Amino acid sequence: MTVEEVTTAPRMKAADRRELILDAATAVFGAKSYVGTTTDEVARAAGVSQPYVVRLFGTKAKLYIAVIERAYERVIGEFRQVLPGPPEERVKRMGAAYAGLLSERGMLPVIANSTALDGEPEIGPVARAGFNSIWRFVRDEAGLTEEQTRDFMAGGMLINAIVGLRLVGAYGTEQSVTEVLNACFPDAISRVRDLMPVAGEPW
Amino acid sequence: MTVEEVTTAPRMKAADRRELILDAATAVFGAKSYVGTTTDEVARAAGVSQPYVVRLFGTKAKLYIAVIERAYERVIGEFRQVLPGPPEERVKRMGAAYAGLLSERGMLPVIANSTALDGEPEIGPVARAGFNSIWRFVRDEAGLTEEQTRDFMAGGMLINAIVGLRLVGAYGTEQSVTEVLNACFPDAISRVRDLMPVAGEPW
DNA sequence: GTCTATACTGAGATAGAC
DNA sequence: GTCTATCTCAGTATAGAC
Repeated sequence: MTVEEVTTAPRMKAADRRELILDAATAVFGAKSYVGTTTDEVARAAGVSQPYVVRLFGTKAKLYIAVIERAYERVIGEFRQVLPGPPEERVKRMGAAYAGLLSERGMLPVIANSTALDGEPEIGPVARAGFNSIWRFVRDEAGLTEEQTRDFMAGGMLINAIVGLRLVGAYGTEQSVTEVLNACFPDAISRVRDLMPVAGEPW
Repeated sequence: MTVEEVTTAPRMKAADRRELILDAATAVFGAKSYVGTTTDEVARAAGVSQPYVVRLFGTKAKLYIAVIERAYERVIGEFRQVLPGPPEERVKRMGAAYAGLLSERGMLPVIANSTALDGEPEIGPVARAGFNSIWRFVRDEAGLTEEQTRDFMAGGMLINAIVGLRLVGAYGTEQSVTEVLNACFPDAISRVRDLMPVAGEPW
């Protein structure tokens, strides 16, 4: 018996489709960076056609901007959830929350890469704003001291680098990675261990 | 009177021309990142034709690899120069050396961005190797403790982010940047102040 | 050693049907 | 709301002259 081929994605409210595409785009941009990613790859990952992606978001740059704005908001959202706890534990718990985002495909890589995208004139300002919003949240709302804030952000940037480079298992850093995570973000390590990618593999 | 137009670059030994192009490529890649840069821009910055750049380096990816390998070597070379001094001052002096590289156009941005380029399959391994070589140098040759090494690298990554985002003058980080540099890399600040770029401007 | 001219390709974007 | 078909252009890479 012949099977009716599914040639078009099922109809869906545009807002839902948008979220679906943003998830897919986060994963693909995270794996291949902004310029290394094609709108077609995003479309296929989301199960829709390439022109439709462009249709919904206008341009590739606008799609990317939507992705990183969402990612930065997501980070702050996670951080905000730990505020109710005891202030002494905030660094620890925010670190764990950040590391926990490793489980969301592309979320951390996208943030890591956005830091290096001032080249694209539309994107630079958005990345700057996102970085600043996190910095200010950590300092002003979570109430860390200036020094704690700096160390926390530095630890985050190191995590980003390790994540961006898929640096687990590389000679000279094997045990360092564990210690890095442990030291930068106490308690994060147990959540991270199974989430870390292998060097060279997309994720 | 008519002037003879200079249409071709003066002859030069290939090795010298290579260095010239690598300098130009470092500046351009640093300003616009790997994928945002065209071989033609590099060529124009170096005062030669686009095909000649390709001719000398084979492909754009190979050119980029040459650029970042040179940059990583440069960093380690700077670090090596401080080894003769007293061990207690190494962190301080290596930090100053790193910050001093801000004066070499594109050098730090290129390193910062390479951290986010695992997407390009040829480049990822090179970036990993470079990062590892610095990590190992700092720990094994400069003799920092595991913890000092991690903090030093984290500080470097934060500097990279600040540099990559051209974050000077942004609200909420204005004084933080100064403190970051001061705290991550004592004594670096005085060398950096005049070298920091302005947000949004290429450099 | 270096250029001009050009072939080739990939990918973002548009038009318009269903 | 979503697709197919297609235009267009930028950008890498090649061929070959000087």
